[in-house]
Amino acid sequence: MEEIDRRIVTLLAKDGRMSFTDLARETGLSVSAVHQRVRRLEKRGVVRGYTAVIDHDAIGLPLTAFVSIKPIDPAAPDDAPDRLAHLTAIEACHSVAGDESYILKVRVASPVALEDLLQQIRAAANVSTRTTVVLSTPYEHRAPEIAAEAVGHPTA
Amino acid sequence: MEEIDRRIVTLLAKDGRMSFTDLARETGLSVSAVHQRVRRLEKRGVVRGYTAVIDHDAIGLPLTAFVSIKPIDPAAPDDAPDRLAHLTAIEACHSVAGDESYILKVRVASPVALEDLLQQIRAAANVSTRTTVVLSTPYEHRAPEIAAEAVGHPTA
DNA sequence: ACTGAAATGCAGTCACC
DNA sequence: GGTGACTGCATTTCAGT
Repeated sequence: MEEIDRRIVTLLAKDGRMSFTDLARETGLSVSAVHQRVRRLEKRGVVRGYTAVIDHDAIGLPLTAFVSIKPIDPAAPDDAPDRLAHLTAIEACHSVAGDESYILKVRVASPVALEDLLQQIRAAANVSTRTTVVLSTPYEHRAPEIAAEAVGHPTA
Repeated sequence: MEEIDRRIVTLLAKDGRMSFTDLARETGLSVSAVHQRVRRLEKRGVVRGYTAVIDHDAIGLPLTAFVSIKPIDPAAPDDAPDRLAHLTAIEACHSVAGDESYILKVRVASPVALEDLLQQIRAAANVSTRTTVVLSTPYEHRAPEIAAEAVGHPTA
């Protein structure tokens, strides 16, 4: 029965604006049943929201980079994510295992803007940085393949 | 005037299912004017699509990692993205500057699944891998701050 | 949990400015 | 590019099963 939730999530991952009518046709359920299920998936946090996929070239942020950071003072409390949250060029922040403590994904307008951003990151979080510039992106934001029996087990 | 397109893109990045009626109220335009602009942004490729943001814990893919790959034979033609595209655990593939050639973002169910995936990656693309496991994600998918005068200059 | 129907609101198109 | 009106379809709710 949770097979249907999987289908719904997969379909919404591919097209976040798909109508309930279309979801109903694809799943073989009535419109109101699909409606109910989508709302439940949203409430459970399985579907966390909806977003437009933006072309960063077109909005003036053609340069993507991964910035790995490491604290200058390893004894200091680690609140780097909070200290960096105000920098809107940072799209994502992942705490990672390994030599460095976080990997940031950043989007900027130009090499100079990247230089400036790196200075702000170092100053705001008291970290050293190691930057890997993205040259091109063959693919991104691909929809996940959802395992059977995976949906509907709340993790929160 | 392109200020309005910026607002529309920003609003849709935050809520990809926002109705044209709400977009019209937020921008001060009529519904049909907003409708026209959104369709134009989609056609220009500024808005590339819409997607649901999924909680990977809830769908049974709680383990995220970054996998950097390097060709075993640097002289061979580099078609790694094509050779890896069938692996649905790979969410993104970025060509990068630096010691390695690509950074992959992957989502799997467990450490064992990661081990298996790494073998598949090495076999499919004839590469060595270096893996950085994500421990937690303070934030991700943050909406970009769109620069003035950035929207409406087609890049294609 | 799903269905079907009823009411409200939205999407999409049009003629016009 | 913009508006306002119109049509049809989608969303949302609810009583019933």
